[in-house]
Parts: sequence; C-alpha cells; structure tokens
Amino acid sequence: MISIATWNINSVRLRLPIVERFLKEEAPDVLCLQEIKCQAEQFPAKALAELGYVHQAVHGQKGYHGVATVSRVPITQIARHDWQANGEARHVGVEIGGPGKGMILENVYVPAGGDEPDRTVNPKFGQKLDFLERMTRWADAVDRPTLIVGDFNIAPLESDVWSHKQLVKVVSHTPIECEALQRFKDAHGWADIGREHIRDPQRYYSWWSYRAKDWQANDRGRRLDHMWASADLAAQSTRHWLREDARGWEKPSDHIPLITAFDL
DNA sequence: ATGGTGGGTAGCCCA
Repeated sequence: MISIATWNINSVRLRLPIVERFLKEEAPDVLCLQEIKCQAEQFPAKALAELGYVHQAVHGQKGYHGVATVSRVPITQIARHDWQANGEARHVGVEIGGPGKGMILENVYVPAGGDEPDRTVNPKFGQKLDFLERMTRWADAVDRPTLIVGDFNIAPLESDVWSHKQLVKVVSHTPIECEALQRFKDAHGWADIGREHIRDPQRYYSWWSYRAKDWQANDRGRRLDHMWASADLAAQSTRHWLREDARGWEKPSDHIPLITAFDL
C-alpha cells in the first residue's frame, strides 16, 4: 500500500503550519506540492524531514510557481521538464521504488493562463496551450507506469464546475483548453483517478476562489487539481479522497489536498 | 458589468 497526495499550497513558507497539520492527520507516504513560491534553499526542508518526509525533490523559483515532492519512502529525482521553455519551475519528476521499478511520479503546475481565453490578445493563454501541447508530445513517449498529479488549472467536465453555463467562457473551463487537455489524455490513455472514484456527474471541486465572501455558502468551486495514471496503475488505486475541510483551516490555500491510495 | 482576495516582491506581477 502506498498513498500519494497533491496540494497547491500557495506559498509553502506562509502555510507550513497547515502542511504540517495535513501530514500529521493524513500521513500520506508522498506529498506533491505546487506553488511553493520559494527557491529551493528557502524550502522548509528540515521541518518536513522532522515529520518523516526526509526524501525531497524541490524545483523552486524566486517568488513564483515552484513545485516540490516530499516522501517518507525513498524517491529519486529523474526530471525537471520546462514545457513552456521559459525557465519557470513547474515540474519535478521522481521515481518511487528503485531504479527501473515501481512507478514514476510527475508533479506538475500548469500555467493558469491569464483572464482572456484568446492567445492573440493574451500571451499567457497561448503559453498555457503551448505548455499542454509540449506535455502531450512528452506523454506520447511515456512507457512506464506513471502517475501525473498537480494543479492542471483546467476543469474539463461540466460537473467539474459550479456552473458550466457561467464558466464556459472563463479561463479554466473553455472548450479550447478542455480539448487540449483531452489530447494530452489521449496521448497516453491516462485514467482520471479522481473521476474513477467520484464519478461524473457527482460534485467534485478542489478549488474555491479567495474572492468569494463565503466559499462554503456559495460553493462556487472548480476541479482544477488532478491525479491521472497509466491504465495499469490506475487499476491498482483502491481509494481516492479529498480533504475539503482544509479549505476552512486557518490561513488556507485556495486549493485542497487530494489523496489516492494504491495497492501495489 | 464589475470587482472582489491573497502571496511575494519591490516600487507590480501573478493567481
């Protein structure tokens, strides 16, 4: 049995207390963080090691983005892809279970893409689409049991958002992005673990805006965070759950943690 | 139709 979690933490230094709370309460074997918003040398390595997460792969950047994978079981960092070709720290890949064995775990933070879903007026939206296209070409060549997790910044299904009609022109849920994500999905035949366990059209959100007066009352959520796996690996996932309560913790991230357990 | 909040940084960018 191995459990793996993913969480866009929106500054790991500011939110170290809730990361520690999550690790103590949920105790996943591996935690993938996105938006750590710090350089590797500023990462709270010691605090997390003291909780048992002594194996760490950090791809940091000053002020923005940044991802980190911390683990209680040995991991080996094997890749840091730059699918935007602009130097931003949005990926770290590790191997779990020894060289050539076990699984590959890819931790990714897809660009948000700005406000306007049109690359001719909004370069950031173009960068998001380009990132997805490069990631798709990479996925074509994936030939080992792989789990890719993180903040994809896309809610592909109608049931992944609080209102399909009101969000269909809003970046994160536009057809052009959902189609790009579908091409990525088809490139390797990824299984959407989240939706295998919490099936469409059940409510499933992982993010609620800070801008809402009361995130819980309005419940205007979106499923932006995902855990997708190679088919054989997905078949070994026994449980998948969310810590929605973490959105209500003190000084919360706007995202919640997702956890999947595998029987390997 | 608009602006709402939050983090990091440095005299705004990003989400």
